[in-house]
Amino acid sequence: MLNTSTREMAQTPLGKDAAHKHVTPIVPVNTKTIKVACSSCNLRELCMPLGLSHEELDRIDDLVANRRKVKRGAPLFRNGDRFTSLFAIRTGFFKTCIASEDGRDQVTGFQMAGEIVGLDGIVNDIHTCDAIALEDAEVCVMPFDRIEDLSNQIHALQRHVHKIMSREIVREHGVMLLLGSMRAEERLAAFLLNLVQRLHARGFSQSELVLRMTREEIGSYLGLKLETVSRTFSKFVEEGIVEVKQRHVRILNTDALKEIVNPQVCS
Amino acid sequence: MLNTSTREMAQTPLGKDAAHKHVTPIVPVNTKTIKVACSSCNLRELCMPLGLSHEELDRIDDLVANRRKVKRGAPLFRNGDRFTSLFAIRTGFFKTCIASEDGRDQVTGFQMAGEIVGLDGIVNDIHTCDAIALEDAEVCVMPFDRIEDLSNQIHALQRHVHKIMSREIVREHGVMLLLGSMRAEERLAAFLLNLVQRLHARGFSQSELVLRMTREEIGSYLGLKLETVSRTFSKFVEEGIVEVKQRHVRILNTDALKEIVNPQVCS
DNA sequence: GGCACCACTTGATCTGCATCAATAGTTCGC
DNA sequence: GCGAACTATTGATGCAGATCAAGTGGTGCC
Repeated sequence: MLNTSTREMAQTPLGKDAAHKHVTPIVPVNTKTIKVACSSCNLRELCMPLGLSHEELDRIDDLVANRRKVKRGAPLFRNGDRFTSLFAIRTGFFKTCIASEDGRDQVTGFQMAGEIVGLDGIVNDIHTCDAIALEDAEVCVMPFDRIEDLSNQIHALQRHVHKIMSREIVREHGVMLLLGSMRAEERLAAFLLNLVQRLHARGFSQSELVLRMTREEIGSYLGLKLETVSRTFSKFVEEGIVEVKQRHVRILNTDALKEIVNPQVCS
Repeated sequence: MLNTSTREMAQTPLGKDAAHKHVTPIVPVNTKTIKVACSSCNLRELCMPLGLSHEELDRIDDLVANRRKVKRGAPLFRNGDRFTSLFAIRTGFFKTCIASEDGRDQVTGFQMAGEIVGLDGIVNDIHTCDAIALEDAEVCVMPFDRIEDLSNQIHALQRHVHKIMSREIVREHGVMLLLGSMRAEERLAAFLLNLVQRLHARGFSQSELVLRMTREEIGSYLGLKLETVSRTFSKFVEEGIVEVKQRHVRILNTDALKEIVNPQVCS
């Protein structure tokens, strides 16, 4: 059984990974006293280009105007807000969602530390979705005009910006495949595998995770109703593929999940 | 009834629009003899930034290495191809699609003249989808390293590249909303409105269009089976909203389509 | 010009997921 | 510590769209 006491541990870097270069625990930072500096940030390798010179790294520090804390449930920005900056997530977890005029809601993504939000605002200088913190969070505010200026001077930064946007486009292609052609089990399996893979890249467990979102938010993202999400979780539990205790999920059989997403026709 | 003889006319700029600045008919160009020149291209206002100086316009001409013709059914690029260039569509019509390993296929978009394809390749220097011509087409080949070089020098070009990528991200958000929360009728109505709006921006009719793709391709894009697409067309015809004769569609009641996509709860 | 193939339509039936509903567990504010 | 509100589970039922199937019309190739 999942031990409830592991809750706070579940998304803390594991001991065996502690030596891993990415996973040094993030200490709380007092924005007022400590200088913002990408060059000394633990997440640098996730959100900044690699292979910069010392001098370039120093200039990159200027990208971040300031940091901003966002309380759980609060918006980082909302549909209709003027776009000025991209945000790099330092800590916490966000969802982005759009609403159609008649009130339907669609979660378009979940974002975690090291990921960039706000790209939707570039095209018309207006945000077209809401970014809501699913847990208390802190972001680096990067004014987009500074990004554009600096990427004229630092070629690697320009490349990096292009790659980040392209990556988002490719990610959304994957979501379209999921929404357009997969069944409920396949969608949930793909979702879990994606989450755990991203968490693992940040030094967390490959098999254990804490969902920061409700069943309804998962359902919205996956194009399913919350009841279907719940039932599908239950089905996975029955089949011994995962253990689920509320938002704590332990994956017992990763291969089974992969098999569900991608049935091996010829094996 | 739709008159079959209008077929070839349906997507030719209409007489009443002929004075419109965007719609001068595109004359066939012999790549070998005529210099490629964005500065004199009819589609400039669709795919290039506005407000450039003369000198900047001249340099932009260098963006296009050459033109390339693509026969109907042939790929412009394929999943796995090395990424080197973005492509601006001069004439013709494309679909982009991704395939999951087990053979499922998802159309991720349809692209027409003035639109840019290939953005998916930037992140890993490899294309992750197929771009297939749905009719004989011609594209401008724009090597991406030239784009990056030149956008360092021409600020408006840099902005433009960012906006194009952001626009694609926002477009995909809309598709996710469609796939995640709309019913078949809503999806098809939204699809038709989107197509006709883009065609209208290019000087074509607001009410008449020729579908360049099969029912199956529409279905793949919309997350529906081809039979459902066909039935939904028939339903619209019964209701007097559209006339359909094969791939020729005339929209009789645009407001009805809008109402289907966005039911006015409070009217 | 004839035949083969493909695209499309339409009908009958099936099914996966939505919907409706009841209940229980969890969290949070006072 | 208790009640209210939120979140999740589970069951019963309904329906939109998938699937299976048959037939038609259009297109293109020899």
